[in-house]
Amino acid sequence: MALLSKSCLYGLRTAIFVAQQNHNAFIPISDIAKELDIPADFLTKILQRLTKKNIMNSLRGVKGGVRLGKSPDKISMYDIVQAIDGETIFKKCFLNLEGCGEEAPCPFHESWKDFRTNLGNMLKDTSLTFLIENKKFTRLK
Amino acid sequence: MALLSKSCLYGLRTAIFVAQQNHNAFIPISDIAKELDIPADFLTKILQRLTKKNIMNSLRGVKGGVRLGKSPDKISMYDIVQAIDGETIFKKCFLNLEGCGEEAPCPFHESWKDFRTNLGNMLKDTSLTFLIENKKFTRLK
DNA sequence: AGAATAAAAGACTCTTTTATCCGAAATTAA
DNA sequence: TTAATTTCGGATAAAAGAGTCTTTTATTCT
Ligand code: SF4
Ligand code: SF4
Repeated sequence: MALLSKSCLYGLRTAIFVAQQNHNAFIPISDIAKELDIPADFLTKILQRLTKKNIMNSLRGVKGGVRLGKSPDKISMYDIVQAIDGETIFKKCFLNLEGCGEEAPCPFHESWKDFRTNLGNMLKDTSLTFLIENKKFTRLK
Repeated sequence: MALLSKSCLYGLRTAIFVAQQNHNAFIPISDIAKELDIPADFLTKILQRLTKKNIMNSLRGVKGGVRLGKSPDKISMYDIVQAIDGETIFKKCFLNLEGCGEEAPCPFHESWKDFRTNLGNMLKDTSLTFLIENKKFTRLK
């Protein structure tokens, strides 16, 4: 078990990679896939979830590909995770129970709530700009 | 995507449930399964991973079933998660990359490391005894 | 207009996780 | 010793996630 799905990791790595390139040009998904060692067709599907949310921007045809949909300091890890894996990580009870809590919380309820909130905030506070500062991602595959 | 696998959640809920019962008696897995609304045969398999680590104790035959393998204050959530889902959650990079970090960490490396450590500590510090204090788990299914 | 390129869309396969089934071994009770 | 019960262990099936392939649509260049 992992916190984030494989799709989500692919999405994050791609976003970081794209943020490191020239912002105006579209980069073919096949190039990214080769560079990051990710199955190209699969990556295409994943990135569609990012383009739908305007995190990325895509263009078909000869000079096509993907690029960031907005400035990298306006894109957080939270945005990407939410777009691909959804929000359940940030919202669900640690036992996946429904309906309990709040009225009659178990002893772990508050700790867990804090933990989720921290996770969410940490990801919200981490923008692509922050991640690529000093070109620190030498090894992205 | 979830932090913990379904198997792991089943295991945790079962451990909490069993901790709430009389500690000396064996409880048939089928009873637990019915009570918590978990597939019985599947639960049997999951609990084997806990008995192997002596978190639970099992007995076949007429008065058989499972019970805690040690006192509930010696069993932490960490123990259970580790037994069922393993330790990768507590150890892996947020991008699942190998080999990087330490020598040339990315800007997120430390934050993530802290986060994982916190998660581990939080689960280590949460014993079954703590969880069942005041019989707060009214709703466990 | 036509050829080439690249993402979108959908069907399909492979793998892992979750769930079911069944015979064997252990334990209890009569 | 026999019958009943309950976990164990292995095989199989169903569901979900990951990955592949093929066709369609949009875009560029000649
Ligand atoms: S009270 Fe406990 S079991 Fe209920 S939602 Fe909160 S954390 Fe989950
Ligand atoms: S440096 Fe960043 S990418 Fe590398 S292991 Fe640490 S968190 Fe992961």
